Amino acid sequence: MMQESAAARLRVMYTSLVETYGPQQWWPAKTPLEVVVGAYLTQSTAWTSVERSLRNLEEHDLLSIDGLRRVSEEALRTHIRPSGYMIRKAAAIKAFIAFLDEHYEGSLEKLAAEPSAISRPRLLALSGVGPETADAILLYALGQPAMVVDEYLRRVVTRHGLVPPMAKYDEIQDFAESAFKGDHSGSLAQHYNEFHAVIVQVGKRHCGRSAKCESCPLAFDLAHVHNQPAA
DNA sequence: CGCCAGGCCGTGT
DNA sequence: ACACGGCATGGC
Repeated sequence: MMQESAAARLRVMYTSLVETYGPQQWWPAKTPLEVVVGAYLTQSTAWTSVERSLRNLEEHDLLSIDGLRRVSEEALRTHIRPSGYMIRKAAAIKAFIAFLDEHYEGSLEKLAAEPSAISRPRLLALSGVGPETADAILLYALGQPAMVVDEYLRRVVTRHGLVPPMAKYDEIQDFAESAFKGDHSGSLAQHYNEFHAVIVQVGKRHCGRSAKCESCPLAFDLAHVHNQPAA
């Protein structure tokens, strides 16, 4: 009996999740800049808390490049307070605006025009930007095909035995991207966009620290794990 | 009340 | 190259 490849199984899970949850139209933001700010704020933080921070900035007309340029770092802290880590996050957001001003004339479009092979390392060099934040910005704010690997995706692919238990970010990213190789239906960025969106949806409901796999729409795939012959 | 959230960084091994 | 604790606040 030919074993279905791990990449093919992930592709089936993706199709199944899209049928379950439908098009998500991610990222939940009105503008690319709002995506960037949200990407910083949601680091290890519940999205409901991020929404309050974004609301605060919006109410003070600060949710724009010029708004963030003009606000003091101290004031920025108080506005993003609900999202936690306010000292670090305020400094990081300020650093991003300075980065944009220094290298891209304060324009996200100019940043987006640069190949991700150049922009990704530059983003990673910024304080407060790790691989997930960089890829979220690349994909959801700049429209580039970067697979976002969050904690939920890590749990899904390790618990289903698709990657080694201790797989690192780049390894999971390469694997997840491989599930879309040779796919000519729509753009890669669109698939990555929808993929991460449905992974977060299923993750929020079924992939806590302690797995709650009952009623998870991906439970069908666990048979692959349980049916493995004893080593 | 205790656990946890759509990570990242500095430090010690 | 890793593992580990700290970072801050609010939801459930």
